Amino acid sequence: MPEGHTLHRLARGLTEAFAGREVRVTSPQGRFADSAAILDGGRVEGAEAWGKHLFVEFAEERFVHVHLGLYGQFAVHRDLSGAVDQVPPPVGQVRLRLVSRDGRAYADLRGATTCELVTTEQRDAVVARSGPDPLRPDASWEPSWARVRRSRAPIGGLLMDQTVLAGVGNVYRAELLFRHRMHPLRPGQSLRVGQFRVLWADLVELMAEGVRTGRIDTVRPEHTPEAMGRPPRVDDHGGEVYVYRRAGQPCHVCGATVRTEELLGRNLFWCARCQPRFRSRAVE
DNA sequence: TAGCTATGACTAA
DNA sequence: TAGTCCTAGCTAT
Repeated sequence: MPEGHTLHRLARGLTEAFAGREVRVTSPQGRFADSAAILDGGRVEGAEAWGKHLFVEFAEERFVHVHLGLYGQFAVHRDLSGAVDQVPPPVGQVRLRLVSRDGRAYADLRGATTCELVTTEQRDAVVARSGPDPLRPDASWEPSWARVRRSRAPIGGLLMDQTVLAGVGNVYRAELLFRHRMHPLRPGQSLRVGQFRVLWADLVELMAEGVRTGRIDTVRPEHTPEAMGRPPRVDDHGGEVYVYRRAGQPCHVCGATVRTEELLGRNLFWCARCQPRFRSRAVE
């Protein structure tokens, strides 16, 4: 399930599998059929991610813009022998299928909230609407900070606002705030610049690790299951976390109960003891 | 078979 | 803020 690290990892995988190759483009489900017909037989130049948006570039400045939404997936299969029978028939609702002409790779897109053929201008417009992406090497923390410092909105909401900062989802939000002992409802404008820079730097490191491993692991070495002698986390995304989806369970660090509350339709998770509610500086 | 849930984001009011 | 859309897997009936 997709936060920014998933999309960057995917962009890399698609580039390795298809860049410079001619591909068969189809839409077994039919909902991308017209665009697929336009792209079919064309050459893939590469793929790149900006936040949670993915762009697969074809020759002649044509892009497939993909947003996976809550449960989309883009499965890339590569290093195949090239035998035709290694590419199985599509299963389920496959919106987009790419098969390299040489038969060495294929990829199936399912469940995406967006899959559309766009021009360079349209691609640029999506990027322009997005905040800086911590996973892009040229990203700067300053535009994000300019938004956060002016806002009375809670930092928990600002971190997920893709126009403030691109690529953070619910897991990284919850975990980043825990790691910095920050209450999710703390107003953006109450942060100091130094605090935000530390948050940003940590996010860059955590998400880069996510790209490397394909999972979200946020616990520090001293809090791993091995270090603490506790059972490892068992659930659908595999990583070791402090608070995400652990409501009602004891905090790994202090033992207090992990809390949850809805903010803007999404679940917050935090430890009330490790992340005390912020009070204005006058009474701090 | 129906209902619910989920790491997201859009639109209308 | 509520409603809607995208899909698959799990649980309840």
